[in-house]
Amino acid sequence: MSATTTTVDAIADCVGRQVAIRGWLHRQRSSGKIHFLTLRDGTGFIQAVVSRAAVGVETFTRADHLGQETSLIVEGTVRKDARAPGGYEIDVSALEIVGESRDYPITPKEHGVDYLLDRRHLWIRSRRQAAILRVRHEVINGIRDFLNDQGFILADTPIFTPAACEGTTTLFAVPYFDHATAYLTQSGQLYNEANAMALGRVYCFGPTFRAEKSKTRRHLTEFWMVEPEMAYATLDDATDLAEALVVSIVERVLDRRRRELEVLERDTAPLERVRSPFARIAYDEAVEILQSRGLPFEWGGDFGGPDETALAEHFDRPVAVQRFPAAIKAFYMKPDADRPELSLSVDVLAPEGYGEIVGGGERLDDYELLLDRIRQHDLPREAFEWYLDLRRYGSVPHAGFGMGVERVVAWLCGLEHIRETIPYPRMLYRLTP
RNA sequence: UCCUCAGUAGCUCAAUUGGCAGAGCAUCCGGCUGUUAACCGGAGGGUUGCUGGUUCGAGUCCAGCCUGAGGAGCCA
Repeated sequence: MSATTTTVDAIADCVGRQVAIRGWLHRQRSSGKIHFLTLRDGTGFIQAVVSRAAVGVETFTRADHLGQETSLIVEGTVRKDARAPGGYEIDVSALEIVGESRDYPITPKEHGVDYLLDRRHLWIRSRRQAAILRVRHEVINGIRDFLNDQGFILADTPIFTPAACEGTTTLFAVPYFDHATAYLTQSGQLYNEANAMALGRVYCFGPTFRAEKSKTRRHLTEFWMVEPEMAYATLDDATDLAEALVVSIVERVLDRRRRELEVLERDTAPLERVRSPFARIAYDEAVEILQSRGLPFEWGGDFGGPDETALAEHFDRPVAVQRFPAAIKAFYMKPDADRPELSLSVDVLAPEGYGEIVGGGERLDDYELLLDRIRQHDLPREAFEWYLDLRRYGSVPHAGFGMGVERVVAWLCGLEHIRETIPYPRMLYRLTP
């Protein structure tokens, strides 16, 4: 066998050579004495041309009855051809069927959402879904590389957490042997602060869980979040970092995943505009903008989906909103020294209606103030003794944020719904496959 | 939990005022040497989400339920 096994993404370097491609049959068109097989191998798609004259009657007949998603190995010569989708094709000399496929349920025609989600394990084979998952991969690696290059240490925080820190309504409870109840983490925030005191600049990156009965295009019950935290850092330091991180991810995806964005028919013009500096506005200004646009928004409230969209429309790139009312933010947010009713918090809103992608700020570093807050929020002090230790033993100003991976991917890909950004979405009424 | 919409062939949908259950794709058979979701001819394929009601007659009207979608609330 003179054929060299290769992959579709390397096909341009194989012109004129005999190669073998191992993949699956994506689509087939036949025309009498010639078959066009579109193969996919995980790295891309390529057209294989099977002519009766070249392969003989026996192989040719076999190639006429292949079901969609049949796994097969084709051997043949690579040729550049403008008529082929992708620009290259393989003149097949031999064909081996590895695994048959009959009545593949996802046909080239349209399907409904429920039908596709029930077959998510197959749906991810489609060109569009595979493109989204490649962008997701790029986003995740972009985040890791950026933070690692900036001197951040990955320090994982637990997924099983002990007490219900802020009420149990939005936490998933799981039996922990026969002596306790554990809750699936909603955020690594508190542990991150301890890690930052140990290592300076840290991040955690993993799945988080929210038992909110949200049924919208922006919510999953299980999603991935990256949370950097920095010792000796302020609100503006956290905002700077969030801005640089977002810019870096967008640049990287535009640089390395342009082909996927084309498959997704994503207009990249709005992404090209994502450069520093982002607009930074105060919550007070955001309220004015919303009211000037005629939205019934009152000072003190948190932004809903339509509010975030309206705000983002005001800017040509992501916008950072700072200093939200303390009452609508977490107990551990540090108050503004000049206006204690405000917190040193920041949200970054993505353009085009994709909403909040980053939320964070400066943390409360004073022991007495933190203790007050814990009492005000009716939280069990015992559960927070370890957290209070961080203020007993060398407390420093520190800040950080969380960024939701799926919302970023949905934005970059221009998706209607966040459910396509993760291989197996978990939603209010979706636990399978 | 609430509001709105939907459920008919494997899939996506149509079915006039309550009057014979239909099409495209998929599948199977046949044809075609440059197709791009190929095309052309033929065949098979139905508990109209479930339960009950009104009616000579219900996919269609009524009641309840189930499932899903979009949104609201909720969302460190």
